[in-house]
Amino acid sequence: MEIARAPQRMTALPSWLLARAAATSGRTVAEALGEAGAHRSHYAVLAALDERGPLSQAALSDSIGVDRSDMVRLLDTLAADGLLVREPDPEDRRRNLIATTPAGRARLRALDRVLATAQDEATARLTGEERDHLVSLLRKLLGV
Amino acid sequence: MEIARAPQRMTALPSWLLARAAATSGRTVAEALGEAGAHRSHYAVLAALDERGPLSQAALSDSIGVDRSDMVRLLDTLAADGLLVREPDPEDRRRNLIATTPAGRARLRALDRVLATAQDEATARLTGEERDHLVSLLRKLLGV
DNA sequence: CATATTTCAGCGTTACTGAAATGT
DNA sequence: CACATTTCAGTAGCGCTGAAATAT
Repeated sequence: MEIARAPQRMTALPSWLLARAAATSGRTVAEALGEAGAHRSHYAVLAALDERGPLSQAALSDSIGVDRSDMVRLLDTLAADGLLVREPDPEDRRRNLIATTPAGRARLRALDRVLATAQDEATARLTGEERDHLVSLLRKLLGV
Repeated sequence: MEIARAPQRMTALPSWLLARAAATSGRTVAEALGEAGAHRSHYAVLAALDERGPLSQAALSDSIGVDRSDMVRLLDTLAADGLLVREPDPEDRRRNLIATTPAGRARLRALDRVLATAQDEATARLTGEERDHLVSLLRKLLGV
């Protein structure tokens, strides 16, 4: 994945630069989370539940961009670790309501710190101002 | 892959924004190239050979970030389409020297146009200035 | 009946690992 | 002999499809 002397045509393409930047920063993040025994999707689930309260699996999927069919096993492992609970929704018994546990919220705070460090590492070549500018440009690009 | 109401924590993470921006712009590019019967790695190979002249497979791999073991099949398909030729290097018979054909160079120019349009589409939410700024920030982030 | 949700089984692609065969 | 290059076989992870089971 190390690239030496990439073609100039490609280093001018936003899509190419985005792909490479995503790959390297993603690696940094995945490694940091891996050392903490976690995974990006774990963090996403815990963050969504913390910010929005209990959600159905479908709402969770839409919120963090994990396919509904993959959400099943993801929640299995988080529930097995005691980080969340899965209960039938009394208002609509097709649904499960997913809610974090105290352990899940503590885990989220710990992963917040892991991620903050990883972001610093991933953007080490930029100044703070540049990083902020990059973030705002990306948010505009994505419409979020 | 459509994301509704992503957690605020995540929309502030450079790594998350980069991953999503890379995914969506990558989709746009892959679709445009697909309609032209091509693939990102095809373009990368043709561009590297055009800019640097004939290269060994190992040098090509290092240049564009495609694994050496995957380069074999990639070059097979491009050679089958007559876009490049693979010849033993007389100076080191372990190596193949890969060189573009006239058809390969014509193909590259056509794909240049396809990609230019796709980049415009992928960055449609940004002004020209913003796009240039994004590119320069990403180049600095990557050190390219 | 049509629709929504959860779940499962499986696919296609990408990036990678490991090792064999050939040559320096 | 140690090393480099090409090639092949196989793996892991991700995002996705399609369909079954259950409930509205």
